[in-house]
Amino acid sequence: MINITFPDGNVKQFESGVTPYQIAESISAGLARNILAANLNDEEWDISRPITSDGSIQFFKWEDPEGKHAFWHTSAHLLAEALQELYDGVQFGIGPAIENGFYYDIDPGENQLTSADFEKIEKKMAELVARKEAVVRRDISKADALKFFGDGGQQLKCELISELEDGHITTYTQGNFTDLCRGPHLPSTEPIKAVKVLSLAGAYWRGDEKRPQLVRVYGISFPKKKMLDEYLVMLEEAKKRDHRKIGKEMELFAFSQNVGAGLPLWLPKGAALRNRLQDFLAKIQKKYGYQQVVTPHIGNKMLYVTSGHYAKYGKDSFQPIHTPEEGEEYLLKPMNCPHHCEIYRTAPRSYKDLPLRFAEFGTVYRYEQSGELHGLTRVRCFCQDDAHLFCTPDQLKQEFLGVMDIISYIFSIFGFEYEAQISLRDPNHPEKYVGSDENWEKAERAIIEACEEKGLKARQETGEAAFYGPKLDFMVKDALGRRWQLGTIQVDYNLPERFGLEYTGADNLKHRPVMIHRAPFGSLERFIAVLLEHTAGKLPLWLVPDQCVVLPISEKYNDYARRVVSELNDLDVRATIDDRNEKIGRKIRDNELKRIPYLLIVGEKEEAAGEVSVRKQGEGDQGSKKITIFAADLKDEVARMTDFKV
RNA sequence: GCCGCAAUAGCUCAGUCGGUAGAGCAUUUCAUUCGUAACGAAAAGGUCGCGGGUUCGAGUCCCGCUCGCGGCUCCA
Repeated sequence: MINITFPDGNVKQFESGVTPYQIAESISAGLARNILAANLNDEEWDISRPITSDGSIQFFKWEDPEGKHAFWHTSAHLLAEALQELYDGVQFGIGPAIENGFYYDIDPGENQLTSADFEKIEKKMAELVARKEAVVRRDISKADALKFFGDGGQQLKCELISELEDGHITTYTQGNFTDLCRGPHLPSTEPIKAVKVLSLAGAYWRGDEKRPQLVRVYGISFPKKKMLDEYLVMLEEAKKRDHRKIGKEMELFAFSQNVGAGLPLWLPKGAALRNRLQDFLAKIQKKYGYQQVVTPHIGNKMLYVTSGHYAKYGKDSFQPIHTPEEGEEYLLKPMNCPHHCEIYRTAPRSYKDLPLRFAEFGTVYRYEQSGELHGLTRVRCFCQDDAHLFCTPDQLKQEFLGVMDIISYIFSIFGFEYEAQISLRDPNHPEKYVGSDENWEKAERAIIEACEEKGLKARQETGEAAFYGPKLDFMVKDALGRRWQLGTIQVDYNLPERFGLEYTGADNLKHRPVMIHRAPFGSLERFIAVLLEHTAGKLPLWLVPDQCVVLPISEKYNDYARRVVSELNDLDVRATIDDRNEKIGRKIRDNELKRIPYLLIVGEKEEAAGEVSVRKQGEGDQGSKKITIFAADLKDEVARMTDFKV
């Protein structure tokens, strides 16, 4: 007999060899019906895998990420099984579960896969599910595994196996398909009731662009048909929130082939929106002791040779600008830090001057790879809400914490949920970084400690650091769940060294300041993109281009409507007019669809009383008010939203 | 940059077998002067992304480029 401990601390005895499924059955039939995966002593465990020693068990259902994970992982195998049945000579790479669904990377050999094949593949998968095949786990020796997959012509699998430790290799088999896999899996493919093959894409084998490119087949599956339908509807809805679509509808920004890829044109309403965001940030930063600076959009190439950026990115960037002068070269600035370092150097600095905080809404240019460009989230010209803080080593932590406060405050104003990520260097590839080990360790420790101090849960990723220092990034998801880095804070001991920055300490000796790079929005472009997707274009009242629109009932009241607009504008309310020769119902519909927060209807009654009839976006008629009262109420509402208590 | 897919009116899209282009919305004009989500009529609008090729003939087939979309890689 073995002792199984449950999450609530209860311990029950079972015969050795009992499976999680049987344990669940002993609790209730309902639980047994719903569990998809288990966890034994913190090890992922198939629900059909026998347990032969004491342990703590946890069950996972569809509602748990671990349950979905097993479900989709088995679905990936099912996809592979279908592909194996449909096409000869397919080689399989890897096929994991992902956040929403699963994929399988395959080398299709002679076969040509297109989206026209999706239906055929889905049908085959359903057919395989109907066979009710069990998914069977086997331990296998390295030699046997190599032979098995080698005989099957699965060279990619053999490469994976060759890197595994003998004695820890398992396979999972269903029907005629056997995959190298760690699991866990469902006991059979039977629960997979609804499958959708979503897309095809290229993906480099093992994520290495120097290796062959495979075909990645994406799919998703559900235990109920209805859930798939709901998911597909949700996807459609998400596409409607695409910032590229909304930005066009709201006349915020545009792209032109003639200007170039990845170079956004900001239209009047978009430009005004940017200005409001900048004012908002500048106001907060002023309270935190930042000083605004302005620097040129170009810089001498030597500036970037000094900073190290030229060696690292020079050949992949916009190439140097040549002047009439022989041998003189300038770069479009890809970042603001070197300029800010030069501002630091304009005067001798004392420890009494520090910290210095230079902020700039700095436009930078980066030649991003063509395939990377994506709406406003990845562009070749963007505006960083940048600042560089120069401080003594003693002040570092406090400064870092101050920046964290700004970022969390800003994200709370917009209601963004974010994930924090600490990006550390990859100790196996020191050649990718500049600076001493000692400085890197100091910087990495400072970030980790700051997060602990703030109680911020941050994922640590090695190899994600910038070449000159580690960073703390704030990631926010877009409408389709793709993660984008917005805010970033980076500790840098290296640029101060490269630029020979100094201050005089209390000891009258020269010291090296520490530098913090930080950008709460990251870039105005990306921030606006994510903001549009989060709000579906219904921007908060304080940011929205038009806060209200005046709708005259008929052309007879256009004059009064114009007086209302001008009075509101004088009161700093952003008001426009819809004086088209249309019926009021039509004007209401069109302006609701334009996402304008307040519609002000004016006719005979309003004109006589000097009032406007207020209709709130999505909420209907709110009754009528004096113009001045409406303006005051609106400004109160704005003040409540942007009550900048920092 | 790589793999795959697309590009037709301002927008969303149709266009069959290769025979010189069509709808809805938007726009303009006319009519109407209206009370809380689409009144009606008419007109105008296109070098079918660009360049080349095949063909008697190309929006349609082929090649190259550009731009865009989904991924991959990259992201100072």
